[in-house]
This record gives sequence, C-alpha cells and structure tokens, in this order.
Amino acid sequence: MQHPELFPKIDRPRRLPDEIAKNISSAIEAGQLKPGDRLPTEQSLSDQFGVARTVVREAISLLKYDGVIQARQGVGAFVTEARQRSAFRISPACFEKRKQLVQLLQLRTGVQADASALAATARTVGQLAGIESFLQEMVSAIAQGDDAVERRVDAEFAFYRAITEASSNDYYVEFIGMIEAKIFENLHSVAVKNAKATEWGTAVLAEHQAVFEAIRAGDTEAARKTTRDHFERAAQRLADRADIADV
Amino acid sequence: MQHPELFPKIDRPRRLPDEIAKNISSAIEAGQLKPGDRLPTEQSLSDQFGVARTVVREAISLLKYDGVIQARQGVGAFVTEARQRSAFRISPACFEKRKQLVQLLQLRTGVQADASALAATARTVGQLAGIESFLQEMVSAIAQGDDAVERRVDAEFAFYRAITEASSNDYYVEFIGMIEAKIFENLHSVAVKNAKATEWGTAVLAEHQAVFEAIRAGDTEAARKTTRDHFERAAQRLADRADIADV
DNA sequence: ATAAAACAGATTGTCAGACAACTGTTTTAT
DNA sequence: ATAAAACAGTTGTCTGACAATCTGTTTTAT
Repeated sequence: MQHPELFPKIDRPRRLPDEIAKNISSAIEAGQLKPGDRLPTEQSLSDQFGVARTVVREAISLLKYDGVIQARQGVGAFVTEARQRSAFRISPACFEKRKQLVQLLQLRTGVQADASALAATARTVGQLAGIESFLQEMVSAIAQGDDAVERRVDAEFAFYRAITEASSNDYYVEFIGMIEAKIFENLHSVAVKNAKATEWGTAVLAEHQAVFEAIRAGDTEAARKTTRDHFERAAQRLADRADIADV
Repeated sequence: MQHPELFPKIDRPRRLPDEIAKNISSAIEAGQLKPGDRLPTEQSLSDQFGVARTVVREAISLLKYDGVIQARQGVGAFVTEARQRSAFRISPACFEKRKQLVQLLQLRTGVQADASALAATARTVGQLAGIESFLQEMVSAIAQGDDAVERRVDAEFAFYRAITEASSNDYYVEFIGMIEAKIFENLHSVAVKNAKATEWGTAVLAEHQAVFEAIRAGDTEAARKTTRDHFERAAQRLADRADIADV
C-alpha cells in the first residue's frame, strides 16, 4: 500500500436500499418515528422515495435485522423499543467528531485490557511464544527506522490480536476484531502518520513490553493495568492528531 | 407478565430470507466458502434453494450489511476476510452451550465493570441519586419477600443500566444495552427462577451496595472490582442453573 | 503488429405487476 | 346476540423484464 493518505476513500455509488435504510433509520433517531409507531406501508414508502417496492423491502429487511423495526404480515412494520437492538455496529459517523472517537477508543481500551487480563491466565506457552514474536518484530522494525513504520504498526496490531486470541474467549476476538477493523479502516493513515512523528521507540515499546511481561508472569491485574496504560496513551496520541471536528 | 416460564418462546415462522441468510452464513462459518471465494450467482442460488431471486437478494443484502460478503455489480458476490465484519451480534445459539454462555457473561462482566469504573468519576449528583433509588427499590422489594421477585430483578437491571448511563459513554450504553437485551430475552426466566431460589437478600444486596459505595466515593478501581465481583458471582449462579448443554 | 474501440456475455441492481398469506374489520347468516 | 363469512389492507413471495456494470473477445484503425 503506497501513499494511502493521498487517495482517501471515495463515496462509492451507494446502493438504493442502503440509502433508504439510512433515511428511515435517521428518521427514527431524530424522533420523527417513535418506538411503537407504525411505518408507512411499503407501497407508500416506495412512492415517497420514488423507488421500487423491492428496494424498500431490502431497506426494511436491514432494519429488521438490527432489531430496529419489526414487521407483522398483514398488519405493518413497527418501530421497536430502543432497548432491544440486536446488533452493535460502528458507523463511519463515529469518526467524525472527537467526542465520539474518544468514547469509542475508551471502550476499546477497556475491552482490550480485559482481554489481556484473561490472556494472562489462559494463554498457552505456544500462544505466549507467538505474542513474543510480534514483540520481536516490533523491535526489529524499530531498529530499521522510518522505512519500516508500516511494518511496525502492523506488528503492533498483530501483537494485541494475538493477546486477544490467547484470552480464549471468542467473543473478545470477535468484538475487538470488529472495532479494530473499523479503526483501521478509518484511522490507519493517521496511525501511521502518528507512528512516524512520535519519537518512536523506547517509550512506546516499553509499554508493550510491560504488557508482555505481565502476561508472561500470569499477573491478571498487571496485564489489565499495563494494557490500559498503553491504550489510553495511544488514544491520546491518536485523538490529538486525528483531524476531526472538535465537538 | 404472569408465569413467563410456562410459555417459553416459540419458533416463529421464519422468513425465507432469514433462513437463506443463515444457510449461507453457516456455510461460510463451516469453511465451505472461504474468504475470497465467489458465491454462486443469485440465479443459481434461487434455483438451489427453490425460492425467488428477490428472496435470495434480501438474504445477501443482510450478509452485505454485516460485511460478511461484498458484491460487485457485473462480477459477483464474494466472501470477505473474516477480519472486516462490521457488526457484532449475539445469536440465540450463544445460549445453547454452556461454554459459550460463560464466555458471553465474561465479556459482559468486563464491560460492565469498566462502565462502573467510568461512572465512578463521571457521574453527576443527579445520576448518583437515580442509581441509589434503584438500590432502595431492591431493598424494599426484598423486604416484600417472594411476591416481589420480578420487581427485584427489574430493579437490579435498572440499577446497572443507570450506572452504565452515568458513565456518559454512549457506546457503553449501546453495547451493554444490546447484550442485556439478549440475555434478558434468553435467560430472564432463569434469572427469576434463580432469584427465587437464592437465599435472596443480604449476600447479593451487599454486592450491589459495595458497587454503589465505590461509585459514590468516586473510587474507580473499587467500582471496577466490586462490579466484577458481583457479575462473576451472578454469572456463576446463572451458568450453574441454566439448563443447557454442557459443552 | 499494436493499440484502441466496439461488441457480446454474464452478473448484480432496479423496476413493475401479480398473487399468496395473514390480520383486523365489517357484513351476513342463524 | 353470536358465530361464521366475506372484505379490505398489508406484508411476503413469485415472475419476468430491463438497466448498469464488469470481463473477456473481437473488430477496427493506425
């Protein structure tokens, strides 16, 4: 990947159903449609939006999938209580405002720290070795200097992914993986830029090493704390640099 | 709600698209379709499943929504890398095997504990009062004895929801709310049965009080620890009693 | 001969209309 | 008056067609 920051993601020609779904969804968030309310009929919606009913149906099926609305054949589609959503997703909008980004990174920090804590007792020797290898990778990448920044960032991701897997809890793997992917997708270039700018090396590396030591020692609380320390600092660095609205 | 445990949830007549989506999804999980593979054409799928193409399209649109597959007009639909899923969901299958349930509750425990930790410093006095009111509600329900078990369980949920909201992090609210709803949906009757059987009262209530004290005192670490303690014990009680396969 | 342009085929995206299945209401039969 | 039957409205499914896009091939221009 070369110069990823030069060609930022473009808005692909959006699919109609996604567009419709977003429209309805934001109408619900805005309170124009409250829980319990009935949606207009599919026919009416397809008229209003000027699209075929199949498109409206796909849109609605997405919202049903997330538990935002519920449809009863012969009756209609209704907005469900806000409580019973059945999926957790991170929209691109989360990366637009600093406050949201900070909150997201806060959640990630906490979960990741827990994963480390679990890994401290659950990890096998094989997994420990795998984790250590990524630490070595980071050391070597740092020694190589600026040319290997990408490699270093990748190793960092891999390091914590290996730790997460060592927690032997599939939900942690899945959840962190999802958040990770979204952060990667939206902030990777920032992370790399950041890594280049930071007096890379000793300071940050020491944070990782502390995490590793805690996991090797099987010290649950230390693993949690060291991981939390690192990610809080990383979040700080990221949020400071990410060029987003300060709201 | 009367005797909810007497009429357990029935299998609603499933919609075709959901069924198809599940089929394809499990084919991917089973490894029959690997990342990068191309799905059969919509025409072919509709032939194989014996349904209309619109149904197949709705199914595929769900999988696209979760980032499991990606479609390119004129080319086909492809299975994406496992990394870049864009939603975290809890399927009913999670409650079928004890191991999975334990892992899920473990995740919940960790996140909830973090939320408490945040609430310890972020809560306003108003929020603190709200939290305390639910504690009072529990006390009064316990005093009332077995008749008020439902009320007590509800208050318990509300207590921790209030704490989560006091974390002033929307993602915690959303995420925990989602997990909560799923647990409620699948294990509420067990939780109630459990509450009835437990020597309700002093022991469990003391756990909640410890959490509240920590939050009142603004002690981050104590809030995390006490919350973790309670939920670990609760998970223990729940998993012991939940009548599910021991795998 | 080589490169550009046009073409053909396949596949997803959208459209239009019809009927089936279900629900709540109204009308009818007893 | 009560129960059964007809009715109208809505979601669920089916069918067939066309539009938009991509890939690979063939034709054409130079």
